[in-house]
Amino acid sequence: MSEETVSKNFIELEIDNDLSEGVYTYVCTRFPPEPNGYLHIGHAKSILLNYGLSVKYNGEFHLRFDDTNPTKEDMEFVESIKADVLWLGVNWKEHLYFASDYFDDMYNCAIKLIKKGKAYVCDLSADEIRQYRGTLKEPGKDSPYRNRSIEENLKLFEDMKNGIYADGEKVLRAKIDMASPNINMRDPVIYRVAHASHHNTGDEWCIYPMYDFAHPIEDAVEKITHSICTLEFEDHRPLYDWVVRECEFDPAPRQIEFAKLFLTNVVTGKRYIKKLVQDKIVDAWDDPRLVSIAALKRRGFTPESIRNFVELCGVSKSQSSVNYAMLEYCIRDDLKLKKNRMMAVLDPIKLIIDNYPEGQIEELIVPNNLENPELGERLVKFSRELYIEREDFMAEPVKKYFRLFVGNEVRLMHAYFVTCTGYESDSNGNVTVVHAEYDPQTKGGNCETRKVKGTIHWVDAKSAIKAEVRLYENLIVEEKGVFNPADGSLNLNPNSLTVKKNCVLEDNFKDSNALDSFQFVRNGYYCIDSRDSKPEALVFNRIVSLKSSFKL
RNA sequence: UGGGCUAUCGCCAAGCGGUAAGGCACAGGACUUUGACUCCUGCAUUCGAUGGUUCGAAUCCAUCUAGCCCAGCCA
Repeated sequence: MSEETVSKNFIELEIDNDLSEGVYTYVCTRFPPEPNGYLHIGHAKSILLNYGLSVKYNGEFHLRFDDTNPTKEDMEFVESIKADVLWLGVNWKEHLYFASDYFDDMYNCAIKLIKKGKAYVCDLSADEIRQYRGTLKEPGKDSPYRNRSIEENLKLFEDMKNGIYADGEKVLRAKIDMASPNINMRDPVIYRVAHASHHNTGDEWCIYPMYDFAHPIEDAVEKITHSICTLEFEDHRPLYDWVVRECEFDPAPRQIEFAKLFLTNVVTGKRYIKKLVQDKIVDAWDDPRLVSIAALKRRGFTPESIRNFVELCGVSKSQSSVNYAMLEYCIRDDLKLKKNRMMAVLDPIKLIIDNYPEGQIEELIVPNNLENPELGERLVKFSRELYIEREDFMAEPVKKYFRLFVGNEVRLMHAYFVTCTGYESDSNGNVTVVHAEYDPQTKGGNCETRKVKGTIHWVDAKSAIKAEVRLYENLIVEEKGVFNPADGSLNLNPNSLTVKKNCVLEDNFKDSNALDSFQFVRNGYYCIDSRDSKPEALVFNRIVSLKSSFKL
């Protein structure tokens, strides 16, 4: 039996090592979003990585909302995040937690630190603290309040908790080392006063723990073994370890960092997306031009395609930007055998088959997906007048063009061979109608005696459904970034959205579901918009365009 | 001489001292009821640079260079 040797990523190697050395006897991971926005493709990597690890090592996975800052968080986001995580196929079972549920634990840890002489209440203002902190190259200096007695600190901290002080008047700081080359270790603030109502704990607290203090405690309380986060927290790891050690947690969770997922030509990053939504550059968090999970879902991406994409990207510590083409490949790959390939015409022009009996309507049996017979067949109406794609006819054909032009025979997909006999045009020279004659012997598009080079799609004119199709290009063209650093202006692609309103579809779309996509070559994959579709005129989003080796 | 991290094909990414996996993209060709898909074929004598150790180095050592992150009472 040949074993498939999929190489392990560096995190898996670390976990293997921890397990074999007996540091841990089990594996428990977590995804800890702050509920202050919608999840995007970058979060998908973190979610899938953490969850995947728990599955591979037969361990557990927790979904935990890191809600330690009441001024930035909202329940709306909690629900959207849960929905998106679920959609990705991640099951947290009973392990749904809120950091705010541990406020008592955190408070007790703070007391413990004070009693050990490892934390003190500081009266310096935010500004003063910054000045005392020093700079990247110069050490900081001790706060004048650094050596208060344990008793005084205990009293002061209790007063902070009891609401004696206003926001910003006092903070609790860890007593570490103001001269540390790592700025995070220069007596970091671990508790601040904030008279704000919390979405979970209401007005119970007026002091809230800072991330650096709260996060290790959250992990430790939940007995997380491997706390996996992104690279920018690398400098925080000594502080993370300090908190775990000084609060005397056992077993101690271990933080491991990996590189964030960046995609070329799109906007990643919660705060950028937030700005685009706030400035009304896009309609909402699920605008299909975005790469939020909600947007990808609305546009027709499948959870499988996202999972596969993340898998393909890999995990490492080098900052990188994945080519957008890789994402497109993943959705194409996932859809091509799974979805029906129904017909639609984006830029219709009429085709009249002059030798087809007037008034006759045939119902042709056509396969839903030629490459996957399991998808079955459907009936498609065919009659004398059809719509075809404007680009599938040329009055004066260029070299190597093998679709319709006068005298040329092509196949109407799954229907008949037709030969072009002529065309009509208006006073401006625009082609309005194309004429053709069909060969009744070629029904179903089969013919044993001759071949055609071109096959084109079509829609029966009388029964056609009208539709609006939105074509999306990437929101940004330049890889440099969303914002122009020179003047702060947005660096956006003006052609990121094109709406085509006069498209026609075969009538089978009446019975389609929101996430049914269709495909036709030379155009791409499309999906019914799960949000905006209305029965009278369906709205489609293009998921991804296909490449074409023939350019007019 | 602040600290931390990273560097392998256009883009991701394996590799862990024994002579450069794979995927995306790209380019040819075959096939084809959509110029798609599928299938073949090609695509790093070289691993940021320079020295050194070694029979042997992308892998070890030294120096240098480039990029990313850190001075929130955000996470």
